[in-house]
Amino acid sequence: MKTKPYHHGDLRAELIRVGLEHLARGPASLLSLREIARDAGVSPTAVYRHFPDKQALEAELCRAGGQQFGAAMAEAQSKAENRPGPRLVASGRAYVRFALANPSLFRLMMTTASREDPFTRDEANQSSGFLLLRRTIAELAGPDAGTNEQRLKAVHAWATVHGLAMLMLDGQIPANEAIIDGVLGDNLAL
Amino acid sequence: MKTKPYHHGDLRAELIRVGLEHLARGPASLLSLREIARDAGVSPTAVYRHFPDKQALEAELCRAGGQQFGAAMAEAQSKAENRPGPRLVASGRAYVRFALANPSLFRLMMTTASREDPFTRDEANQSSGFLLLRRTIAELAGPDAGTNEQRLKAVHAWATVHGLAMLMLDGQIPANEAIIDGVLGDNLAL
DNA sequence: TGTACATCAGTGAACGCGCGTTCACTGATGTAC
DNA sequence: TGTACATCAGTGAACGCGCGTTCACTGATGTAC
Repeated sequence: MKTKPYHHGDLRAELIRVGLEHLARGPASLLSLREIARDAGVSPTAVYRHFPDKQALEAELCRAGGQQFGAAMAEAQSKAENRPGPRLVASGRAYVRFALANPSLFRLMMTTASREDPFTRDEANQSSGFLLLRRTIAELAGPDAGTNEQRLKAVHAWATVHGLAMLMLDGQIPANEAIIDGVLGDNLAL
Repeated sequence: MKTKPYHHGDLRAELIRVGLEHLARGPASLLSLREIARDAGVSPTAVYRHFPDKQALEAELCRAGGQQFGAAMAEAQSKAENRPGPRLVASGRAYVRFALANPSLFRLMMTTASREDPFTRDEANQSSGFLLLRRTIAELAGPDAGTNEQRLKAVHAWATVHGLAMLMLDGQIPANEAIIDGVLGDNLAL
């Protein structure tokens, strides 16, 4: 008893799980609604019971990714020495590591974010990882937060970790722990 | 006289021209061999007289992009004050500006590079812009070039400009000249 | 406790689409005699 | 100078593909009486 008609359990959650699994294996450009449905053991049509269209499914994958990202960042920070400098470095390292561990998901999160309503105030959303990074950067500033100079420093730090992540994802530089540590450790302390 | 059968002029060059035009207008993921052929006023099949397949056409677009990129970098450097610091900043600015001016081409160059034979020694190839940046960074080092520390500084600078470019392309931060100048001017001088 | 019924998560067939690529071909060109 | 011919850049029809999405439907569920 308690069995649902054809599918058992929460199909919506299962579709997201399978979707993330696919992103872990291949590029986001090959992410296919039909294939996700197939792997979830369900007809393509069934997806439309849970998401209005493919784009909505992708948005949900980004949301899930954002949560994972935020959790990874938070954990890294909690393990770091409780001073702004080390915390920032720990955040940066977590940022790059997450990107390397989830290449397609990370890319999807990045490119999808720009398609969304830019002034969406749903902070639990896909950008929670970025917000965490920004908050950490803001902490570093102390009283002069909000200064123009401070904002530039924040962007600089973000650009550095993001660039490091992207160059490694694109195979332009080796995805090497020593390089990550070298760049972040020596240079990121503002 | 001198007219070719159906098409007039160098179709190969025309296809590349049209391809770059398409990249200037839309994302690389929507780049279609058929559409390029259509806009070149030629049947899809004709493309195969000049390129073995679509991937080869794309590679050629990247090569063309690499040349434009390199030229932009070189010009920016030639206009800069002839000291390592200002030249590096000028390079970085040109790097970001090229990315902003050619979003899809820049992305294609980045993601395609990793698919190629990594130890290809064709330096006139798609990475000429990167080589120029790296060379400039190397100049900065002077006698201690090749040091581990020097290499890290180079990666750091590259990551910063690249990250800045990507964040702006993805709409994560405003594509703002003031931000570019602020980040590069204050922080990039190693 | 038994029965009629609304709900709604699933089904499978079908749609139109544009893609990259292959095929056998055509017909203008320039060249060798 | 005229003619036979090889070359080869183009043609248009067709291939199989997988995609996202729509459609009318089915049948198990839980609920109201």
